Amino acid sequence: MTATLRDVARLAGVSFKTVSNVVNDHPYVSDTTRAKVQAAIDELGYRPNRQARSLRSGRTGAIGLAVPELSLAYFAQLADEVITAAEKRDVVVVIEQTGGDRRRELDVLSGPRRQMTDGLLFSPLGLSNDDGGLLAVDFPLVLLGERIFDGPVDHVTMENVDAARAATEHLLDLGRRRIAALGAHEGEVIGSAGLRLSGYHAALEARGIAYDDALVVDAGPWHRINGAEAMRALLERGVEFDAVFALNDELALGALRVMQEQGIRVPDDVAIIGFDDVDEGKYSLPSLSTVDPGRREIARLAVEVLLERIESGPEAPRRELRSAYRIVERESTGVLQPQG
Amino acid sequence: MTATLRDVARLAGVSFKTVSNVVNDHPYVSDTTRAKVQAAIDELGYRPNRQARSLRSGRTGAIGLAVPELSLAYFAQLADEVITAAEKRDVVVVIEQTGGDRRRELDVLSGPRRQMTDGLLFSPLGLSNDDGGLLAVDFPLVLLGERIFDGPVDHVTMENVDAARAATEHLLDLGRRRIAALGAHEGEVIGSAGLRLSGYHAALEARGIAYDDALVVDAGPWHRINGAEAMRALLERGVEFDAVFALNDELALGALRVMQEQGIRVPDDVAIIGFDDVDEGKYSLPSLSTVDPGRREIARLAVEVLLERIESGPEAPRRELRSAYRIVERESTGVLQPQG
DNA sequence: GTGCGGCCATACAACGTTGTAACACCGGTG
DNA sequence: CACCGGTGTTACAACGTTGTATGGCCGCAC
Repeated sequence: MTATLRDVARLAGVSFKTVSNVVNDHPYVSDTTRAKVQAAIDELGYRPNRQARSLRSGRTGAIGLAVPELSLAYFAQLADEVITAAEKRDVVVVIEQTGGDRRRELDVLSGPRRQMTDGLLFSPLGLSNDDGGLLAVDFPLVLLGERIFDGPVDHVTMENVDAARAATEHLLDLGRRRIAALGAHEGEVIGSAGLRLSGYHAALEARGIAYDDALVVDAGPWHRINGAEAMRALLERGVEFDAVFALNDELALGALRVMQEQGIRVPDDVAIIGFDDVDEGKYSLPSLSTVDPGRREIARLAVEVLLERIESGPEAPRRELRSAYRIVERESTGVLQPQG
Repeated sequence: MTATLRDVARLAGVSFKTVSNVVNDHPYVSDTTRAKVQAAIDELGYRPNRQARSLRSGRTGAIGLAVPELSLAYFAQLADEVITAAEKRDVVVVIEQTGGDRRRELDVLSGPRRQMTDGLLFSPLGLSNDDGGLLAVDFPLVLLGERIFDGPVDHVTMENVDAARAATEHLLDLGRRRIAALGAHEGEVIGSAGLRLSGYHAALEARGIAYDDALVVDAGPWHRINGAEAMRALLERGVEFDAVFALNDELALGALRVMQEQGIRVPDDVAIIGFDDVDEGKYSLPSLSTVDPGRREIARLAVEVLLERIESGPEAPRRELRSAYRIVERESTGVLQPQG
């Protein structure tokens, strides 16, 4: 069907290895043979067979990306940017979804799919700090978005604590004092929820504001619907609050919706800020203030670090990179004004 | 490093081909040898090497999915469901983004990446009807979402025309008569825009309502921002309208936002319906009525059809499948009421 | 006792590629 | 003129797997 080295060789009247040498730009091929072979290649439309190359080289030219689910806007946009960054490096991306489930996340680490890729970008959600040891795998692995202390692997992560602190301070700067936090995960310390909450605590503490347990609301997965439910729960408790820090934008948008149903004016009665800077936040009414965690930079760095790890092997020193964050002020914590 | 057939064979004291026979459940292997070999496999943790298998079999165990971009919620959710469906069939998905650009869409069809996959699910946006011939490729290809007449390939598509007609009729049933259409693509006939617009026309015609060119607004890519711009353009024209059919949900959400900025009450002054049933529509205020085009079914069918095509070769008859659609009534065309 | 057919196991080749070693050829040097 | 080093090309093996052909062994029938 498709042409092979041998076919080209036959047509050019040389050995098939010479064709291979031409294709791989080996030295010591005379200009005349090179031209002859090139002509044959063009005539037959020869393209090297990837599986054969893989078998020989042990490289697949693919990397894996394991995320909770693409339906979450943050991960869809992350995947978008990872794919774009990988394409520039001539690498394809195989996406796996874990649903944020610990078991499925562990499966991803040992599953048969690892053979299809040269390495994995992994954004875990269900793993706890105790699982750190399980990350000592024998293939190139870069962790995204989570920070598991002293883990044995490369990390590219956002400044969860500092950024959350800045978000909370932004609300404090507006004069708000009763700031609810939406989306806690009971008992979690080192996941995104735990880290962002600790930034929230730090901000309150620094300003000498008492921490009120009643203002912190647990939520399951960070979907919009859970943001809505968390807000309903908060309202039912009857606690006073004048601001909301939602641990991500989806939660914020769900909460926003419920507040509006209840006639709460945003930002007049309650200001709200999210986290992630997903596109929807620009278009909600009011538009949503948020933290831009540097998603594009994360994607770019992650691909970079993974490819370097693949290149350099397990002995190279472990790397931990953080992207720069930025508070994005929009209407939900500011003045209502027309926006794109 | 990792064990091969030969390693297992050495340990079990048989030829490596016998190990292969055990792994592949070949007949004519005695129970005793089978047990012996199995023990060796377990001891060494042997896993067949995928690239070697691919080289031998010509199959990669991967399929491609080419979409405009994952940042568009519809495609993210489609990708989610394609990956899930593929996983059940033990196939991985390699995602490529075309940006909806004709050139890049053509590249996808001939690019080197085709070698990495056994077939392609392709959701084109920039191709025109004239490009139909270019779809006569020599690898398994299933088209998604678009309908190119008499194309040479399998299709899994939604009922664009009928569903758009039903959406328009839904607005007509509410007594609306001046229905704007947002998101047209000038001159397009067979793309989603063209098809949905023709459903819009059909509905008007059936009810004997005059078609007014001023009510149809062009837009570029179906992003929220373009929906916002289209609505602004419509308002600037100063034409009267009491309803909006946005050709997809993102456009609708962008338009909704602008209407609210302008103090237009939805649905009281203007009712609006979108298309695609993306998650955000459930949580906007008001929540967005839309058409559920049967995305999950499309994903499932598409994977099914593609795998069958891969299995049965190019001679098998061409298939064209349509998913069932459903009008989803929410607040933007109905009564305001609390929703999840 | 020879021949035959069913069962089991093995040897060999092939998939298409690349690394290594070997082999010709050439001009220049001793 | 034999030798040598550099250049260009080739042969061979290997990556790990599976299909095909082959070859033993056994028991049964003639």
